[in-house]
Amino acid sequence: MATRALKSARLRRLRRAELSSDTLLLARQLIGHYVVHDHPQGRLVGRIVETEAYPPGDPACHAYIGPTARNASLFLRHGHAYVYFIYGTWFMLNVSSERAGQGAGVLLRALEPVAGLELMRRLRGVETPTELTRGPGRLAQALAIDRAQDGVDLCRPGPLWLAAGPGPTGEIGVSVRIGLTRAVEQPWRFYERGNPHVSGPLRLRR
DNA sequence: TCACTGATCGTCT
DNA sequence: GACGATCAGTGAG
Repeated sequence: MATRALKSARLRRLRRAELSSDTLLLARQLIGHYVVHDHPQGRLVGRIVETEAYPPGDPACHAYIGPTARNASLFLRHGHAYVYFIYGTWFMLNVSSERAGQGAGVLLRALEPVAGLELMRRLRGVETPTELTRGPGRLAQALAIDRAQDGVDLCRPGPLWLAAGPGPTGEIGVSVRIGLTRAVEQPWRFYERGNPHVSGPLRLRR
C-alpha cells in the first residue's frame, strides 16, 4: 500500500537548487514530486499529477499587473508558496517559479492522495479518493492550505514543503489551461496521462 | 460525461 | 461595482 510504504520511507526535502527557475520547466518537473503538510492533526501528503504554468509576461498570470499586496509571493525566488482566495470559497496553491523580483508561478491543479487520507476526508467532507484532491480548490482544502501558508518557503524546514517523489509513472500530457478567459490558447498545462486524479474533462486527461 | 448555473467575497478599477 | 486559475448539483444524451 502506498501509504504504508511512504510511512516507512523517509521523505527528503527538495533543495531549491534542484528546482528549475524556468516556469515552464518547473511546471513539468513538479509532476511526480510530493507536497507535504505537517498538520497538527497529522501528516498530509499528495503526489503532484497536474500543474499549470503562468510564466512572466503571461496576461493570465496574477503577476502580470505588477506587484500588489495579493500577488507579492509570486515575486519571491522560486520555491515559495503563493496562496490566494477566489470565488469567495476556495484557496489555490502555487509555487513561485523564477528569480526574485520576476513574478511567475506554477499552479498545482491536482494531487494523488498518498498519506493522511483519513484527515483529508474529514477536511473535505467526502469519502471518494478521487474527489479528495482532484482540482486546485479541492487539493487546497484536503491539505488544509489557506492564507497562513502564503509566502512560505517550500524548500526550508516548516510545516509545508516539497519532497522528492518517484517522478512521473507515465507519459506527461500537455494541453491548454483550464478555466481562463485570457491567453486561453497557450499549451501550458501538464498532467500525468490517464491518472484518475487529474482534473478537467476526459479529453484533457487522456 | 458534459453543459449549465448559482454561490460567495477579496481584490482591483 | 465587476469579476474570477472553482465546485457541487442538476438535467440531458
